[in-house]
Amino acid sequence: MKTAKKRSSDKKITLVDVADASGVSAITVSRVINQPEKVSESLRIQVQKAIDSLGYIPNQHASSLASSKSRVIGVAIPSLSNIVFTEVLRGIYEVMGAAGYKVLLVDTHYSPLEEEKMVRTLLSQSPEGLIITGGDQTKACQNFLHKARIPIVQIMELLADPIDMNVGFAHGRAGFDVVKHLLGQGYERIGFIGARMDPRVQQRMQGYKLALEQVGKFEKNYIVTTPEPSSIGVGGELFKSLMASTNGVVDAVFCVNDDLALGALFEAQRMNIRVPQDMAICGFNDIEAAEYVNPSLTSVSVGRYEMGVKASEMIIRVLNEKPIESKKVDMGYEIKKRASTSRL
Amino acid sequence: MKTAKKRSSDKKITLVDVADASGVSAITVSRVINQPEKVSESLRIQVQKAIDSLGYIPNQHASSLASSKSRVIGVAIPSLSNIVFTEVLRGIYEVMGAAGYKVLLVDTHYSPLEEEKMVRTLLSQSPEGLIITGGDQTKACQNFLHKARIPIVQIMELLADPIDMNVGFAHGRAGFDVVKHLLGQGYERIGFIGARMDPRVQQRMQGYKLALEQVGKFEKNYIVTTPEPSSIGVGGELFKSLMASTNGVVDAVFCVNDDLALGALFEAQRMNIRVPQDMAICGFNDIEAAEYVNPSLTSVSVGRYEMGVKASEMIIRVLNEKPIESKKVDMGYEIKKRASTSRL
DNA sequence: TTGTAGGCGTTATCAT
DNA sequence: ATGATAACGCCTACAA
Repeated sequence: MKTAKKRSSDKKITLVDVADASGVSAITVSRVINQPEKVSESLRIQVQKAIDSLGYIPNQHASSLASSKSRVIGVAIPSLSNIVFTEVLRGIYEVMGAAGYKVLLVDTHYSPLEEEKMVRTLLSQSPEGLIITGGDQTKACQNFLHKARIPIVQIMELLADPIDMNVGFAHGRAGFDVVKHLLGQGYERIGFIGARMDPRVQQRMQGYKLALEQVGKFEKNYIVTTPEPSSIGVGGELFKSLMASTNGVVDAVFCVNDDLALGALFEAQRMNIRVPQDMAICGFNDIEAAEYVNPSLTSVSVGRYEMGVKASEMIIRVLNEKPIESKKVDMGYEIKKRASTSRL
Repeated sequence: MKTAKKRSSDKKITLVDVADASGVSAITVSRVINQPEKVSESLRIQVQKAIDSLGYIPNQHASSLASSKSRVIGVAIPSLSNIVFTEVLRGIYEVMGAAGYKVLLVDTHYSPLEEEKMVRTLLSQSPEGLIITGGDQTKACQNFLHKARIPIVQIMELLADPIDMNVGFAHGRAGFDVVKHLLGQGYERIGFIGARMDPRVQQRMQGYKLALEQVGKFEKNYIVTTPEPSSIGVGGELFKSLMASTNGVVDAVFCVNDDLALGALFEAQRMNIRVPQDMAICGFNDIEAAEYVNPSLTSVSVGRYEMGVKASEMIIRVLNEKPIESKKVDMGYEIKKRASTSRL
């Protein structure tokens, strides 16, 4: 007479419990869950009933350990508060979710050291693939990454020597093109406003500089930056200080993102500087507000969501051993020319 | 004579490999990693050296399985593209990261059924705690949640009957207060603009309705909503259609979030409707743009980041068996009265 | 179609 | 302070 029955609501239900309850072996239950087509319909229904009534939830750790398949994709981004990354994330979640992968997301706070730590964390979960931002990994981190032998996509920027795959666009060229556009509209003294100067923002600045140097119009003191994170408020502040330090001669500003640009625009309005007549303002990222604000804001549109989708699809293709067209993908960009920079 | 040595770069390095390499037993290596104080310094250094040189990364699945401690916190939010949730997330990541927890994040797309599926996914990872949005779980989902026997916090709104813990604020009262403020400023015909009417937005609308009914000024056709997600563009569209359907008699609009409000504001400007003289506009959430746009936008400020922090701290306290002040926490809100609604 | 045996990499338990 | 042994829950072989 067995007296010590487990109270149903107490212990965690396992595969074996389900097997016992439905009078089959554990492996059959496992099959019902993972390869239902390999189990006869009668048994399948019988087992499924037990699963439901017991409220069984598989233990993914045991499954991952036994099968060395985690169904986890690791993602490392530098910041959660930056809309740029959250939109990439949306793309990743959309594709990965549909493909049955969980996403383990970490925030590296723009620090390669933090990133190294976080990548270790990710790798300890045996992810089947990895999406990480940029190419500024520490040496140790690169080692781990290479050793991992899983598909890895570095996103956001184009890298000369990617660890594995790479999806991004040419930030330097985008900065260059923005300046060309401003020059084309007849603006002459073009300032630069930047915050939190990560590698991609630096590249935009280099492009800006190059374009101005080519026409002999580069002025070092037209550049105003801060290590602080970007925000509308900071954009306004930087705009004011640019105006102050240049005695207001600047007639255009390239802001490295739209938050800064909106800040500059709103501040210009308060200072009674007419945009675009007296001042052109160009942003970056083309967030929704750019199109609707008055005057509408010129900005550089980049497929953030699409970048997340693309990176995810590449990983999934590799995991399914399907060929990918190329290990490097340039997503391109487009300058949305709007009222804030059109003087012609 | 053993000839089949594993090539160092091929197989995954395990605890045993490290143990062999440093001439100790596996458990000692485990201790070096998890309870270094229990290992003599000499051994500790010796083992650590082996760990580093082999590039060993612990297998978290094996660890979780053996210890039934996953160091994972599950988080379910309805949308990744809504800034409201990403800021809550920031708070969660900040606290959980510092406490050594990984965050497994899922997106439920505002659907209880999807949420049920996602909660199963979360639970299969044996999370030590859970943070989920709102109280609209399916019956089955509630069952799982109760069975899980882990700390759970439902966030964003105040619930009458939370599953476990609850952090949020009173959306209905906030809507009510907004209307009171508008009435106090002398606005008489107050419209309502809403999109993606989730439970919290519904509550704001009920508050709006109640406040107007109390003064006999509720008009059903002053309400315009859409199931679409919120955006600036949609805000503009809804504003136009509100003006059209009411022949422009409305002299104030309460928008359920700031994106809609900005859209309404920009559209009003294009329609040459003066804000706040002819039209008051009030938003919700108090995103940064509200403060800087011209005219500045009245909005309801809520501590999103703080809500994420609070929920996380509560979970951690419970996990550490420390007492919490209360299972229910009202984060409150504040109406930021700005130019867009000040006629006095 | 179904089941048996063994192992995945780590940790808890109990010894020494 | 260190180690041996047996789980943890599931899956991959292989067998029937």
